[in-house]
Amino acid sequence: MTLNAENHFLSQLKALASDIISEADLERYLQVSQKRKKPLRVKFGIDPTFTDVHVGHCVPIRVLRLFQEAGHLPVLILGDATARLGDPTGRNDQRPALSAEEVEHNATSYFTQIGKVLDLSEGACEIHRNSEWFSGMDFFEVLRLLSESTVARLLERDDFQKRMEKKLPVHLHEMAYPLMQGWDSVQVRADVELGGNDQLFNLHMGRQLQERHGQQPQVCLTTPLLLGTDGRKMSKTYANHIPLTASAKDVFGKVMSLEDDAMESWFRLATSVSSEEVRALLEGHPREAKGRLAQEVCAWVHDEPSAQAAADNFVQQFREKQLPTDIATFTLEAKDWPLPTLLKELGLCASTSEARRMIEGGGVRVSQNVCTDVRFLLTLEIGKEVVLVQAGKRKFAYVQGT
RNA sequence: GGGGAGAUACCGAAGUGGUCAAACGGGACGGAUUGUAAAUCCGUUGGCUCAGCCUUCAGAGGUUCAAAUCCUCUUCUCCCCA
Repeated sequence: MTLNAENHFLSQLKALASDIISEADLERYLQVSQKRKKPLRVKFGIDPTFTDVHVGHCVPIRVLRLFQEAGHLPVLILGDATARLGDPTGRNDQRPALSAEEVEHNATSYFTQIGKVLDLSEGACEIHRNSEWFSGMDFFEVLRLLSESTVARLLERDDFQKRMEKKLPVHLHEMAYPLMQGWDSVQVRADVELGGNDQLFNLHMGRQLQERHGQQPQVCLTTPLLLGTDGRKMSKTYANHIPLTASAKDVFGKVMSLEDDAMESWFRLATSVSSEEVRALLEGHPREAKGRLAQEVCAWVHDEPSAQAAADNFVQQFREKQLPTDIATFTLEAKDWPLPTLLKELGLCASTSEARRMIEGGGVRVSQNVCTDVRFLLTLEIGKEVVLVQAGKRKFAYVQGT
């Protein structure tokens, strides 16, 4: 890498980072790596506790890709050992411990999703499960690991402190969590570890453990958390996340529902649009700016053509109030259907009660006409034309009798 | 081991015998409006064969005409003392 390219790489990293511990180390490691023609080992860990990887997780993954493109080696840690403990992070409900099968299932789904953003092929990256080293540990080895830190040190963790203040439970095994994560770093001899900025404490632990075990301490690089559709941090528990599995249309729509104020950080963290261009966009019409943002994110999660299609579709459906082009057709028994039952049957509403409320609120249309009669009967006959049923602005279905 | 406090709907949080399917806030959904599934305003927010009925306030019993509310036991959490 030339000096210029290296500077460019560094500034790209810095643009995405919220903390780099420490920049000096990072620069030094990069130089050494180049001199010895030895790629840096860049660690990123995820626990397969649920199936959806969302756009928020992807900020560190984007950084990881930057490293990969610069010739370094991503080292992915799948926290299958940690996941099976059932870590009740930050909440007082006990997440049920996952079975080996569930972990396996989630892991597969994770890699398919991450594969969209990162090159996971042989040689391009390294993948480990932390059960590789944790499942063989006996109790005394566990104790030895626990002895590597102190209660006071662990209690410094922001998340623990907040929960203590709020008088929420902090379980003992959670205290072991940072140590386990740190131990991963020792095992894979990480040069750099990435994570969201809520991970800083855990990343520090890796540094500490590595030094205690005679390794050079990893650089900790954290990224800001992407905000969800409601302005809080993106998290599945807030249901404000954009899953990577969401359809192009959905990704587009969800980005469009971000608050205007969130656009700047989204552009920076989730797209590669240059800062000059972002500035220009933000000075222009917010709708256009957000449309561009949505298209960028969409193209990144899916691809260019589907992003374009989603954009066109959005304009047609919401600005020009046209019908979407991909309305599914359902075939139901030919008879008189009470409207609420029909809406539930078509999956447009979760329950007949919800359907009733929506009907009363004027959110339901049959053949383009608003229907506020809860007792409306829709007659389906064999061979008759399909009927368009709409619930809210986003849910449509065609029905016909059989 | 001793003492005290607590567990409420998606989340947070009121409610301490009937007027409670349960205030309020957030989220979500719907409507109006628009610049977009932004913002703002209004409405809805357990289920059903829906003017009625059924199941909910950690779990199991009990008292009562009537319990989220009172009693007993169980489970879990927090705080103080040891």
